[in-house]
Amino acid sequence: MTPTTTLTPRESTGERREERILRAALTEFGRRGFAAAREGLIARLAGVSTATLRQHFPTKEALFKEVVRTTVVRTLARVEPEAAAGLVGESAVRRLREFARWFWQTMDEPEYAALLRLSMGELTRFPELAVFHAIEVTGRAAQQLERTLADGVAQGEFRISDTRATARLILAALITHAHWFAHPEIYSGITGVDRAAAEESVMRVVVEGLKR
Amino acid sequence: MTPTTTLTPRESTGERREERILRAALTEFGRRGFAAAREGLIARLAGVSTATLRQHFPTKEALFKEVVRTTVVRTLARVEPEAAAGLVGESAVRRLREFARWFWQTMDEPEYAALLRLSMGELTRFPELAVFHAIEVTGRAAQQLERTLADGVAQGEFRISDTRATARLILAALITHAHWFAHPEIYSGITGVDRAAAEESVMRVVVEGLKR
Amino acid sequence: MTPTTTLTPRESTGERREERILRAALTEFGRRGFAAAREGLIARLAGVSTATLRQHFPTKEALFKEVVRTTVVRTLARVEPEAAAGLVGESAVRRLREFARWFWQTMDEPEYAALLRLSMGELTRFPELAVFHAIEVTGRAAQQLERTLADGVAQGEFRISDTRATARLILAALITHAHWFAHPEIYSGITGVDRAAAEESVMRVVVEGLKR
Amino acid sequence: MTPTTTLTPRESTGERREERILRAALTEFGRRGFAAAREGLIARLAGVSTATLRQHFPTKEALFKEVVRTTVVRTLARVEPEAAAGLVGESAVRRLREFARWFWQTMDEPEYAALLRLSMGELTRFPELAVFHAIEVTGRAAQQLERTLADGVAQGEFRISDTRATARLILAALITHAHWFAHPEIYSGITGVDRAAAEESVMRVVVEGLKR
DNA sequence: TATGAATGAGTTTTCATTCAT
DNA sequence: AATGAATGAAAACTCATTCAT
Repeated sequence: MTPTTTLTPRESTGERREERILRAALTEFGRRGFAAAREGLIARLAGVSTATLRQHFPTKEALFKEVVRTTVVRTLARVEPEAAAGLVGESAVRRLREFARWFWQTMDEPEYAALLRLSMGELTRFPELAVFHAIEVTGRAAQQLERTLADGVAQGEFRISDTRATARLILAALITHAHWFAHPEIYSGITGVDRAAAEESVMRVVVEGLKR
Repeated sequence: MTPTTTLTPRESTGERREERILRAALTEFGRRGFAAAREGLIARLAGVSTATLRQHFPTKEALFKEVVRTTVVRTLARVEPEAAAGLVGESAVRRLREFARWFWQTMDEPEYAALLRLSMGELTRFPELAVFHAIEVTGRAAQQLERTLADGVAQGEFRISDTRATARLILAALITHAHWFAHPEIYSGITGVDRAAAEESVMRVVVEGLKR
Repeated sequence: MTPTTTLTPRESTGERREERILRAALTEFGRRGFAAAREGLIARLAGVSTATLRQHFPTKEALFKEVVRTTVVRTLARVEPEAAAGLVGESAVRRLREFARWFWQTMDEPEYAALLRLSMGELTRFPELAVFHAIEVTGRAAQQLERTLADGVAQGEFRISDTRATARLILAALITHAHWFAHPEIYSGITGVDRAAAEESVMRVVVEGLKR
Repeated sequence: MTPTTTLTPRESTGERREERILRAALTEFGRRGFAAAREGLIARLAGVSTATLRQHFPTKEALFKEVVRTTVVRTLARVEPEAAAGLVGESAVRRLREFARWFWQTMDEPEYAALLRLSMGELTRFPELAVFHAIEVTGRAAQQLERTLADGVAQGEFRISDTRATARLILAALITHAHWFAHPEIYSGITGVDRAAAEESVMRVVVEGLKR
């Protein structure tokens, strides 16, 4: 059962384990929310006893906070490089579409989908985390979007009187769409069944509104 | 001692009570979500015993569903008249702004704020309700918005290639903003502290994108 | 199983139950001390579920405090009348011996034996209770003893320079003896196996020391 | 780095460690009693891991027993020399006062205070230890006291009909006073706030009762 | 021998639900 | 119909003890 690789013992127990617990916890918290999530299940998912879980995270709340923090940080690690990725110099429209695609694709991964759900549903009860998420994730995304828009204006692609508000507007729309896309069984009545088409239409409308 | 109103006994006990319970339940569910909400607290808020609560609603889940259903229905009752309200013939921009104002104002009332929160956070676990809410509330709002946009196009105010997608986009943006506005302590970093200004800038951007 | 007597339902449930719980709790706390006592056992002893126990006493600590308070109060109810009991006018020696006999007899009852044990072993961790016990039980006993000694002096039976200190001394000796008597299997090496003789010798020494 | 003392390695690791553990354990057991004491804390106090603690003492109970045994033995080591200390030939009153002073002073040291507390509160659940303590500590103290009294009688200082019972009586009083003195915040209502005065008055009363 | 990490076996606590009046 | 009281079932949490290195 235990692999015979050259992993050092330390890795196979300590950090490996916390990693597994956090992953399991994100799944469970994302699925049921903080209150309904059962630590017993998280432990089983992670392949440890509940006592072990408790030794690593002193309370359910501490575990939750750590899960969110970790996931946010991991999200950031993705945001930044992606942002930098060789699109500088590209047309702003192209970068805008790229951003949306990246955003939705990210939100599709169970991990970030869970984070999104928590950030809307539960974080109200964990204000510091909510602020952390709002600033570090939402805020950064908004800034990046704004930069793209400003570049678009500078390049003569867009005519926008208020890039900040426009970035916010677009991001807000993307967020709700991410939620809708994440639950097609519920929202297909709104978005239609063809997601690709839905994505395309959103971006077309956005671009239509930005261009002249 | 006996009230001298013309209320029938039925109303003064039965329905009155259920009404109070549902209101209390919406508050509590909205505050903590389904799992963490405590029926004992709901009962106390409503001024009845938990046994009484149970007699009216056979399970916690049934109570929750009824709460959502009732609130949705009440929301609808507001949507339609408001929609009809003498704005036909007005400029589409005016109606659009009116819609946004009405939407945010509605979402500000604790009752609908709670519904919004539940529709994002909990309804995933109550699919039928979620679908109900998506169709009856979100869907209708989208339709109404679309009608306004179409009228705007017809009146030559807007140039929009896809009114449906545009309506969805705007609604999506309004929804996220409603969430942001509902928690200024968390999102003021994004929206700024002046809510009126934030609202205005959103609508200006929207109109800017729709007009030619 | 349920008796068919004329007990009102209220009595057979509410107050009766708390009474039974408190009695069971005193037994268990007295036997094992606060930390080792198990509420599950208390509940079983009292013939209720642990949930019921919890409904009546919100925490283990609250239960403990109530147990001590109740027992102290019940002890007081015994001290006073007993004190008053028709010994006024009797010889002080007689009353002194009576006091000792009453004290030890009381301490023999499992209930008060438990209280004594708790007052020495656990109350350090519950300071308010300890103070309460020290003042209401020990303090009162000391006062009563002092009164008897003073009367003895007034009646010319005793020659005592400091009745207060003397009362304290005697009470202190009685308390330790109560502890010894309560555990003959441990302390018979000190007190001897014949308790009656031990009691008698203690009192003889006391009287010898007081008289001239 | 390596100490230059002549300590053998054995002493510097093994015994040193056990010693530290036992000391820490006495503190913790004394503070909270057997059941509530946490080995984790003992280990931390002693500067070792819980696993190490366990390696030295196979169970919590074994640790506790060893703690008590060790402390009792150490107490004895103090009793005897002190007893022998050049007071032979002194006045019995003097020796009596000396005994009391020594007793209370000893009981004041955290170490013995803890032992006293345990001997009253917990030892009931550890009968062999209780007997051991009763015989080796209490019993010896009683014997020594009795010897002093007998000497006093022989020297014509005291008139006592039953030196054994009298010794027991005095010792019993001293024990309870030690408990009272150990917790002035609880018992100052009984003993008064001036401890020196309280001690003095006790001994004056004792001597008054013994003399003629 | 020492220890970081894991866990079994328990404990208190919570709460929706039921019952008897 | 309303409710005070009781409880089953489940949850989080604790800690002495064990294991692997």
